[in-house]
Amino acid sequence: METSDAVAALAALAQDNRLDIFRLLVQAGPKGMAAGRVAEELKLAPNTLTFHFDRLRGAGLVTVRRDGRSMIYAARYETMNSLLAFLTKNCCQGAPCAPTEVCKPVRGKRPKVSA
Amino acid sequence: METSDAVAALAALAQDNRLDIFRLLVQAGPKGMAAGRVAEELKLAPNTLTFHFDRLRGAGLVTVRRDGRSMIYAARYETMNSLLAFLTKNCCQGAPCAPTEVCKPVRGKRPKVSA
DNA sequence: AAAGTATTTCGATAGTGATTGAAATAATCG
DNA sequence: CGATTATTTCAATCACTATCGAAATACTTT
Repeated sequence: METSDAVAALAALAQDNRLDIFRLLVQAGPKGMAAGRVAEELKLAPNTLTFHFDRLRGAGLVTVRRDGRSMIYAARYETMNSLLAFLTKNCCQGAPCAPTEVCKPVRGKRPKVSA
Repeated sequence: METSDAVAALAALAQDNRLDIFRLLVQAGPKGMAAGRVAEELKLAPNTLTFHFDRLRGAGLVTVRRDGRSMIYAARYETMNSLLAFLTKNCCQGAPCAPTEVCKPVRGKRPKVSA
């Protein structure tokens, strides 16, 4: 990941509503969520929501697909992980700095661990 | 970490110069770096740099201390790690999603592990 | 104390960003 | 097709952000 991509991703996440949206999608998992349901959940105007989805999508943080009349948005975990990796690159040159567990699959749930 | 803190941290990092500054400090380690040296390294006007340092400091991402005429800025790894943890909370409900190693101390360097 | 170095403060400006209301497009249903 | 539902597009507005130049503050050296 390049600096400009990282800035784009960070900027996309650096906004109350968008951070909420993204986290909602992250928790919704790969199946994603209809735009309307996100709007309902977060009480956002549909046009405002589109605006934010566009930004998230522009940063590569979400994907969309159409399902009937609904647009289904889903988080792109890959971009998320690239961002985290970028931020901590060359971190803490031997300094005391607690390691953190990132994006660890839920234990005991045994999902389809492809890839 | 709360949503508002996360947004603040993300916003602080969501800017080319600031991201560069922060990463420079992250790589500089706990000793930090004089403002002037950062300015030199990144070719930024001193007042512009102060503006960005203020934002990073406001988000809790850096600390300052004076040393003679110089101001020494240093990254706060703790905030960084809290942010990463926040972003990946409840991530990937059993979905395939690669775990990432974050902020891992350099192996074999055995630094002074004070506090 | 005066001169020099390091950084911050202040005021102005140009560019972005988020939100809103109204209208348009897309898909489904009767 | 006409009506309904789901979402997007467009235009306008207000707020905020980054950068710049000039001046101020803080500390050091002589």
